[in-house]
Amino acid sequence: MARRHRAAPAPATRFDRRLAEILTHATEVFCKKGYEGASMRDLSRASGMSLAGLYYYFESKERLLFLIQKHTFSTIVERLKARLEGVSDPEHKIRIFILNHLEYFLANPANMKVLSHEAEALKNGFASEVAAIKREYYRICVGLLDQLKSDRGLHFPTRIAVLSLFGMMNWIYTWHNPRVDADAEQLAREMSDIFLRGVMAGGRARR
Amino acid sequence: MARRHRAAPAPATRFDRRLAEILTHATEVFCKKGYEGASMRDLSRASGMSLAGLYYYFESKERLLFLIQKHTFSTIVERLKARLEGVSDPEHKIRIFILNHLEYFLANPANMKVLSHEAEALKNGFASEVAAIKREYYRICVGLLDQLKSDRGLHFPTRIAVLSLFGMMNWIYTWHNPRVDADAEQLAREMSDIFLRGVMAGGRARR
DNA sequence: ACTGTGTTCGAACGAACGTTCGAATTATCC
DNA sequence: GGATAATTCGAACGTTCGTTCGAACACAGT
Repeated sequence: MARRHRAAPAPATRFDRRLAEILTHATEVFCKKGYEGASMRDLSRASGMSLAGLYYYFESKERLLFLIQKHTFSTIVERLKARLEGVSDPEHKIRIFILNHLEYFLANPANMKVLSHEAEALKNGFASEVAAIKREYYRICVGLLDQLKSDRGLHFPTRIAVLSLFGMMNWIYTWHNPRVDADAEQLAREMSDIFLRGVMAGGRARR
Repeated sequence: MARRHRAAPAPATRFDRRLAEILTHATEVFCKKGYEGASMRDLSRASGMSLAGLYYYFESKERLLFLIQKHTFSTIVERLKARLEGVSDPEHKIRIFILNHLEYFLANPANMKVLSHEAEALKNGFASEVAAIKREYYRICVGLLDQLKSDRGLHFPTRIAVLSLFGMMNWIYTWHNPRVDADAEQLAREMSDIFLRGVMAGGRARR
C-alpha cells in the first residue's frame, strides 16, 4: 500500500529500482507498438511481471506513459543546462543544444520516440505537466536563437527556425539506422552546419 | 457484393463517391484520436453510417487507413511531378518541392498528419505499397539535391540533408496553427531560405 | 406489380481491453 | 521464529474492440 514520494535523489529504494526496470521495458513496448497499441498484457510479458503486479507500481497505463515522458524530458533539459553553463558564444551554444539533443536521442532511441510520437496521448493533468517541460525546452532554444540574432544582426523568423530545428532533430526517430548512419557527434555537426548556415547566411538582407 | 476496380478515372460511381466521403470523415477521426485509438464505432458516428454499413465499402479498418494514406501520398507525388515539369534550375526545383509539400500540408492537415503520424500502423502488403510511394518521393528529392550539388560544386551529405528537410516539413503537423502562423507560400519561402542557404553556404569547403 | 441488384442496418459474435480484489508469497526486523 | 509490512499473483470484473450475418430497404428495368 505504501507509495514513495522520493525526496532523496540518490539512494533509490527497492521500489524505485523495480519501477525503473518496468519503465525501461514499457518504453520498448510503447516504442514498438505505440501507446494505444500496447496492452497491459504486453507490458506484463515484457517486464516479466504479472498483469496485476504492475498495478502495485503505478495506478494506470496513462500514468506509466507520463512517468516515461517526464523522466526522459527532464533528463534532457537537465543535461542541457549543465552543458550550457559557462558558454557564452551563441553559435557554440546552439551547437551544444543540437549535440545534447542528438546524443540523448541516439543513446535512448526508444525513450525519444515515445516522447516524440506519443506527445498527444496524455490527457489533462498529465499532458499539462509534460507540456510545461516542453515549453521550457522550447523557450531555451528561442533564447539561444534570439541571442544569435542580436549578436550578429540577423533577421530570420525565430519561431519558424526553432520549430524547423526541432523537426530536423525529432524526425530522426523515423529514419535513423545505427548500422548505416553516423554517430551523434557527426550527425550533430552536419545538422548544425545546415541549420546555422541557413539562419546565418544572407545576414541582414531579407525581403 | 460488387466491388469496383475503378479503371475509369473521371466519372466516379456512386460507390466511389460515398467511399470518398467516408474516407474524409475517417481521416478526421484518425487525425484526432490516432489509428489505434479510433474505433470503428467512432468512424461510424463521424460518417453517419451504421457500423455494419461501413464494411460494405472496405473490408477492414487497416485497409481504410491504407486507402487514406495511398490516396494522400499519390496526390502529393502527382502534383509535384506536374509542377516540376519544364523547370530546370535545381534551386528553383527544390523551392517548388517544398512549396508543393507545404501547400498540400496546410490545405489537408488531417490527411498529412495521418500520413506522417501513422506511418508505422500498416502491416505487410499494405505497408509495402505505401512504402513504395514514399521511396519514390524520397528519391525525387535526392535527385534534386544531387543535381544542385553537381551544378554548384557543393559537398553536403545528401541523405542527412533530405531527411532533415523532411523533418522540417513534416514536423509542422505538431505545431502549425492557422490562426497565428503564416500561409503556405510564406512558410515555404522561409523554410526554403533556411534549408537552401544551409546546404549552399560554405560551398566546396567542408571538413 | 415483380425481379434483381446495390445499399444499409440491428444484433450479435468471440476476443481482447484496463482495472480490481483478496489471497498467497516474500522480505524485514525484533 | 513469529509478527508486520512489502510485494506478487490468479482469477475475475464489466466494457469495448473489430468483424460478421441475415434481413430489410431503395431503386432500377421490365
